[in-house]
Amino acid sequence: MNRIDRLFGILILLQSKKYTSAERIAEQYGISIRTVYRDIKALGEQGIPLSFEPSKGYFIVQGYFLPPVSFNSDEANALLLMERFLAAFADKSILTHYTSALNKVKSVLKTAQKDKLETLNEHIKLQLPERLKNDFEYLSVLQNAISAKCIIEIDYKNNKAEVSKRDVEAIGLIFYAFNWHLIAWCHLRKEYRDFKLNNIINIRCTEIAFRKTEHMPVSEYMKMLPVNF
Amino acid sequence: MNRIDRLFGILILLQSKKYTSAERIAEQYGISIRTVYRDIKALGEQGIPLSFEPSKGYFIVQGYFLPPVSFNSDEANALLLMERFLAAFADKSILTHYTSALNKVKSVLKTAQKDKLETLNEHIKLQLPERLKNDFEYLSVLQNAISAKCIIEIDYKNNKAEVSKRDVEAIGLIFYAFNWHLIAWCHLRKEYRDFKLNNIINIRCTEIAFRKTEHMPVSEYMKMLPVNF
DNA sequence: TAGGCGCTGACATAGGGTTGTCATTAGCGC
DNA sequence: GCGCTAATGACAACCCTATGTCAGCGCCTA
Repeated sequence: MNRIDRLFGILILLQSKKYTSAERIAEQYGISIRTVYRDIKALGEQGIPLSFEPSKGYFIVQGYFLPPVSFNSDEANALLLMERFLAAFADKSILTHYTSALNKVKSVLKTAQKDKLETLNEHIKLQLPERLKNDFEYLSVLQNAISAKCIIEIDYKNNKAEVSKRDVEAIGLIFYAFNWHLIAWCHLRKEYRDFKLNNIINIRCTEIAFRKTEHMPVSEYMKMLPVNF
Repeated sequence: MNRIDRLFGILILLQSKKYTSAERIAEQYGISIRTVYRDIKALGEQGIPLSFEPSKGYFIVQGYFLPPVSFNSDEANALLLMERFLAAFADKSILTHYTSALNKVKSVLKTAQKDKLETLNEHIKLQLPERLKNDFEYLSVLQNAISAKCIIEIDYKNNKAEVSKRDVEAIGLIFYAFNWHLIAWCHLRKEYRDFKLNNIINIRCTEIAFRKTEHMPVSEYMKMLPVNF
């Protein structure tokens, strides 16, 4: 990769997160730490107000340096490609939002790029197993509930097709065994439960905050799953 | 003077004035007009929204991705979610470009949104079969070759691990049986062939246009595939 | 139809830019 | 002092990039 591409990339990376560690940059661009230092220095010399916080990383001190930037063809291509997998691995709600984002992207591309994009689209095909179709549409709501830490009420159908109502505190979403699962603290059972999204019949998202103050990280729960799915 | 210094310099110049003519830039940095054009192009390729007004000069187009027009949380969430599937269903090249696109999106989000996004990221996990790891990195190149209709040379390894060189005209990419396949007209065999991307050892992309004028659409080829993969 | 303008393509060549490695320093907490 | 992390110096090798020149193209206007 070009040095210039990298410098602009790092600049955007710095703007996109609060802190960015030198190692992260090195990994992302496949370069040595030494080169990261050089790049950081170069950016500093261009007048970009960079600073460093021990054990956190680099950050941009104030204001935007770069104007909001548009996407290049490669990036647009990548976004387009992944839209194809959406139907299989996400749900309608995500599809809606993804498509709307992608439309914004397309709308700012030049005509020539748009044409390329459409051609490309016709030349890429997918054939995915039928069983992967997810026709629920809760992913988006759940994403919001998780980041807002709000209690949600769900109607859940168990193996025996019995439906029960639960108030739960969502701590994460895990995709395993080719299905989405909601991991949440169940008020009824007073323990963490694993709800398969396919079996959720309905969701209501309250505005009420979590009652339980401390929750384990989802990564902990992950460890309890059987491996090799 | 360094090219990097100059590019950032031009960027600041453009940000500081309404219009800047190519000649002014050429004079200021003591370079030829030709080089100015190249620099302008380079900035454009970084996604900086440049435009030109006859008899006035270049300027930065405001408002493309300014926050009001920008992405909302739901859209950002959706983009984030799909990044997770990349490693499994695309390859390194696509991952790179997707990540860089996502960074651009993140960089225009407000701090509060950025925080939410990072929290969310920690609460979503994936467990996918090992066999889905794609460690080739040709998808991007192939996308470009397909839309540019350029002949490519590939080193391909067949079932018996014999390596052969082929000149091919790529007509499409198909993902089936959980693998990427390049569909291309093979100059050697004079017919359409199906190259599994995992078995491609190397790719060189020439600048030479297709020799065969008419190609069948990929969708035709699709029909010949066994169903229900 | 000619001419000007903005821009792109092609090319060759010099010249320096870029990068990793290894060693070293500075600062900090214990 | 010691270990740790962040950062800087020195260096060599190598690649390849940056650049000017010249020709050509599309577009507009007169």
